[in-house]
Amino acid sequence: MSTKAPSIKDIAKIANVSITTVSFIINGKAVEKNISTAVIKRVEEIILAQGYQPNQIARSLRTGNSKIIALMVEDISNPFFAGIARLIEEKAYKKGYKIIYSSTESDAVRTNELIQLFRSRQVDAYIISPVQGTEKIIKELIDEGKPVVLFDRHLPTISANYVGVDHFKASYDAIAGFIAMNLQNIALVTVDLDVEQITDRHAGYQQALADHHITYNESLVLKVPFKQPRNETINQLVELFKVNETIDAVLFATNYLAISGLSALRSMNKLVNDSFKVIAYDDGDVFKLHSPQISAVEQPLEEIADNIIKLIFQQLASTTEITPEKIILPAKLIIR
Amino acid sequence: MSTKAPSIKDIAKIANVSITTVSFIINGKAVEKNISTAVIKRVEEIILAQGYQPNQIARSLRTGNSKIIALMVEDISNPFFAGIARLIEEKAYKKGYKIIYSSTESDAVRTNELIQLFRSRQVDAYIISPVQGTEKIIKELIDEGKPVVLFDRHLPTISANYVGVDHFKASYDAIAGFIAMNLQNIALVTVDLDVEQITDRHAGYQQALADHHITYNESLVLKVPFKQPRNETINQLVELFKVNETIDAVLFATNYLAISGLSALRSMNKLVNDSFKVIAYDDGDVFKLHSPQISAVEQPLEEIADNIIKLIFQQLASTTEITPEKIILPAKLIIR
DNA sequence: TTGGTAAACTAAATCGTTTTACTAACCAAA
DNA sequence: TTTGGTTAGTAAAACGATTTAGTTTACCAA
Repeated sequence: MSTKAPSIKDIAKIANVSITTVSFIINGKAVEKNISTAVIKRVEEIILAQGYQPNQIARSLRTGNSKIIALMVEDISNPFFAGIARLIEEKAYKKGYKIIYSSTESDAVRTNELIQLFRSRQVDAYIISPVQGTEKIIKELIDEGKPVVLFDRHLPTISANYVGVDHFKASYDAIAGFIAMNLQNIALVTVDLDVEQITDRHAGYQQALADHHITYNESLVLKVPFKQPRNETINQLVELFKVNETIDAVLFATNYLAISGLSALRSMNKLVNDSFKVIAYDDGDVFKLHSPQISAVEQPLEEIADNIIKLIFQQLASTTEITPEKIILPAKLIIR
Repeated sequence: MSTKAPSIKDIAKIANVSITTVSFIINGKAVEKNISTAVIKRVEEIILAQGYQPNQIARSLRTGNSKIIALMVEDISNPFFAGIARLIEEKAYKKGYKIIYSSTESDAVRTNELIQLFRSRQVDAYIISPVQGTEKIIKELIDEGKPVVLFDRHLPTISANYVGVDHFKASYDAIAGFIAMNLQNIALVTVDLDVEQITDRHAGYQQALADHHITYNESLVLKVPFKQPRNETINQLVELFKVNETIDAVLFATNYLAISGLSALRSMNKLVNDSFKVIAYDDGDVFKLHSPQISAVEQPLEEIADNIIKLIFQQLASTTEITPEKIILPAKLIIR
């Protein structure tokens, strides 16, 4: 049983100075506060020798901040979010911040609970891919002066920093691409969530059809229930492709739907080729290594992460309120 | 600018009782401490009305625990770890614990730093996929009485709870499977990390060859540098396959190596078929949807997560020291 | 009447920091 | 001999909880 970690008090006692003095030294205020170099040196040596680390909890209690940033996404095991998480973690770490993350499952109640929890932990800043029904509490965070950056999804009624991707355009371009290849019976497989980045993809699909004088056909749009197990989704997709034999192109609105889609096609022995094209949302190894390779809409992970971090630290640094920025990045259509 | 969150003091004042009383009520000790039901009811109502949430930081400072569990893995964006993270998060959340995670990048210095940091945050428990060079600090954690569960990787010199997979056997079986199919020139693509779960895979490969009287051929074993960019790995693999034309089977020791491998094969127009078989470590959509489908060693994610959480809460609950358990789970060889 | 006990509550110490508002010593200038 | 300005430090309050060790009142039995 090792001895407990030393506290600032222990250091002060050993150095025969006051706690205050030690605190000034730890926080680099020694010179400004007229502590003699001799004392500084002595204390620093003792700190090193004792392996003293200031207790962050006590610090947080006193200062009101925690050096923790919360990251809230739908599902951390989704490669898109896991990738973002990794990049953000990396950048935050360099500035002395830790990330505490949570999967919201796109559930407003759960998200509310989580934010309450983070709040009671004095979390310094929030990076959120939000769901509808969380507007109130997010507004409260902003009012409290906490830095908040929304990403991926956007809450129209909230004026907050936002980093997103132009899904309408990405989806529009994908469909326009299909049409240019002379494909006419284009299906959209999407999810039944009422969140902006999903509805935008739908809207882009519709607009592209309209602009090219193709009638919108409701039966070619499949809205998969969000929490449905994968097997059932695959069955639904098989059904869709069987019933609508004329389908010659499909846009999948999320990466996991595309994966279900490819599974469905495989089970039907239906090939992806020039008379049956597929575009997936969010690129990934699955699509690159598929035979034939699958075209995809690629979101710029690194840029998204960069901008999020930039906005967070911008807010963390400034005391005055800053007018929220909305950064919309272009997605990249990768035709394979 | 909303008013600040109410503190226990505010609640006490409004209810016209002492802080102590409020504290007892919050912590469910009211009955035990003989607080009258009338007071309990009144205080609870005020708490609700004020939206009071106890400050976790203050709580942590006083009680010495934080309701936070640290999860340290090599890279959170690796699907294996992201999957584990998700499952653990879910289970921990149900018990009122949050997860704070970090990617160690298999770097001992960084891991040490991170543990120091977590320690100063009074993190309650640690789930670690460790690297060599972290034995000392992990031992310290254990001595301090902090629950620690190692997983994925194991530190032979440390007696700690461990949840792992029998990589030796998985690898052995994979190779034995190849041999049973009459494949003889079997390559191993692995990573140059000196961690147990990687060296075990190598050992399993060697043993299987030996048991079947196939001479171990050094030139068929490629050890890819850990932090090497993917492109270079692909080049190395192309080289390997070109130089050793007789190779008729490959075991990839990690999921990302398998992905590089498939990319390499694709770039060479070399097909996976009966005279060139591939097995990947860690199953994933990429392998399921590849044409032809790729065989894989599947680690039982859910079981791993279950056992980790079980061990953590077992330790969190008991005050007395418990003798560490080592749980080795079997991997599943999925032949496709 | 006394004393013991149970019921209902509370004052104050404590956790480990940061920070504000001092003090004490010294020296130079008026 | 004051006055005032540095220099080098420190005492104590505060952050918001938990918890120990009480206190007070009421009630009841002997």
